[in-house]
Amino acid sequence: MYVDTKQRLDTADAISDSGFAPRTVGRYHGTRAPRHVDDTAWTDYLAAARTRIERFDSHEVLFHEDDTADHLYEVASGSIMLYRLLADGRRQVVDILSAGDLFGMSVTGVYDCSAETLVPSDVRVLDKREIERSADLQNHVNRCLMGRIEALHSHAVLLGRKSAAERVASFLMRFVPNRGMIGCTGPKAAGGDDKVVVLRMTRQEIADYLGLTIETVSRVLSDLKRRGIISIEKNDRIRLPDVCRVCRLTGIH
Amino acid sequence: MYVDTKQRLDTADAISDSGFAPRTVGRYHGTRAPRHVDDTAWTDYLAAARTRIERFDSHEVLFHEDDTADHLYEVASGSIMLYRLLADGRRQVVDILSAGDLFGMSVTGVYDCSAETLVPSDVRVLDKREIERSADLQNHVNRCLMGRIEALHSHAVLLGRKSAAERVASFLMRFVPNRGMIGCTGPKAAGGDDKVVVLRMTRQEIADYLGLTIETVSRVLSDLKRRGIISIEKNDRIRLPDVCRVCRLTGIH
DNA sequence: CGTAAACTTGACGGCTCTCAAATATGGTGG
DNA sequence: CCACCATATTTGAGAGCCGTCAAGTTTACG
Repeated sequence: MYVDTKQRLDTADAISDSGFAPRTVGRYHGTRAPRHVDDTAWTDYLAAARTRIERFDSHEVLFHEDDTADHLYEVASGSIMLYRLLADGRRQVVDILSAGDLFGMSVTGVYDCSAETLVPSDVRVLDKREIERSADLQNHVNRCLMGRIEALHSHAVLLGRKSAAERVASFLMRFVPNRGMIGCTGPKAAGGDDKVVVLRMTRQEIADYLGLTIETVSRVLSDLKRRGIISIEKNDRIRLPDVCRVCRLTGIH
Repeated sequence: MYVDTKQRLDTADAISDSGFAPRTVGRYHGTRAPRHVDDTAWTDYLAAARTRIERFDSHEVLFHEDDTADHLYEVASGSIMLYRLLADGRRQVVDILSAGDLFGMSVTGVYDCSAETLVPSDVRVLDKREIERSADLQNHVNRCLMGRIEALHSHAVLLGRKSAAERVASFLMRFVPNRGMIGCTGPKAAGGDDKVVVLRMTRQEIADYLGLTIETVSRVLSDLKRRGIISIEKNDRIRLPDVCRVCRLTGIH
């Protein structure tokens, strides 16, 4: 029988190499080296609290799994991935956050996953005790948490029940607002139904998010290209000439 | 090639049959038929709000995906599963809740998944507007939501990166408190390290939770039995003669 | 222009799914 | 209490999707 399956690295080496993150060694440009930016431009809900904004480069780690959780974060711009690692190096990206999303909440006092920027990002940082002071802020946090839960439910369906092709199609649809979900506007009556999506993620990150390997992600994309469903303008710029067609491949309908 | 993969039902029939829930037809003893029980015995946090407790039988549906979300629920006793369905009948159980857990929160105003009892359960029901009234209650809701998010993160790792054997082992460890997670007490010094777990779920429900098929779940359990790692006393009563041994199969260590 | 990293492609194997049948379990009525 | 039936579970055989390993090829960047 085979002992530990899926997406593991050539264990001992890579682990001792960087301490984590299989096959991604070298993309970690040092951790926690933000430049202080400013204290203005607060959002509505966070206006009452004392906050600061920190700017991070691409692929910087904000915190690691098991670090003590003393801060709460809000994505001001850019995008952040949350991931967990198994002891043998398998990685699962559990969530991808964009502007307005909160993260860093913890019941245990310790972060349950690591947070890393996918692109240069501005992140608002506040002390976690701040939220207890304002009812409005608590309410806002609440709504954000519910939103994350719904996203995680969708992701569980994707990981548990969708084929590789369906996962990739669902992933592409993430970048098309108001399509493929409730309240889908459908293809615009006049004109075509095409859309260019910019992934801003490596194949490894996509694979780790979708519970696949980079080879499978690559093969599915090549297949979609061959069938004329997408065209790859740049590695992370993908044109969907017919959004509806992609949507029908997600497994949702 | 096979068209739509994984865990689908013999489509047209079963769908038109009950409207949902593949292979589970007949376990739905009618929906929304709770008996009113009492209004006392409130928990600390919900004491301030006007609530009622409803009692449900095993496998009753509390609400369906897409129902308008006007209530908030708390499990008082028993256990509830939340699941989503794909159009072709594939089901994914996204969460399993027990006493103290909240559910039914929604940002969209519509439930994002269905809720069904696994065993006879008491459920506290409150109007969702109630939570906005009390800061303490909001804080409590917050903590519950964070707990769900951490559980969903774990589940994403399981669904995305674990083998069938690891999933089943992880599932069994759910029923052993304070083991296999942070703060694991380890095997008690004196005496053995055995434990009897009562699943109170069908193989289909376990499979739909773990992102597997019923047959795979069964095969893994048979294999664990053959290797002496578990013994099956009844279909849903499983003895773990060596908890640590099961824990080492979860893929976490 | 040269090197390293990222990505693609191919060959192959295996874990898990599908389909099918046998066995066990649980509830019901005689 | 026991035969009988429907349902749940187990087991078997075979297939296929996707992972692994190992090249190529392209891209990125100094």
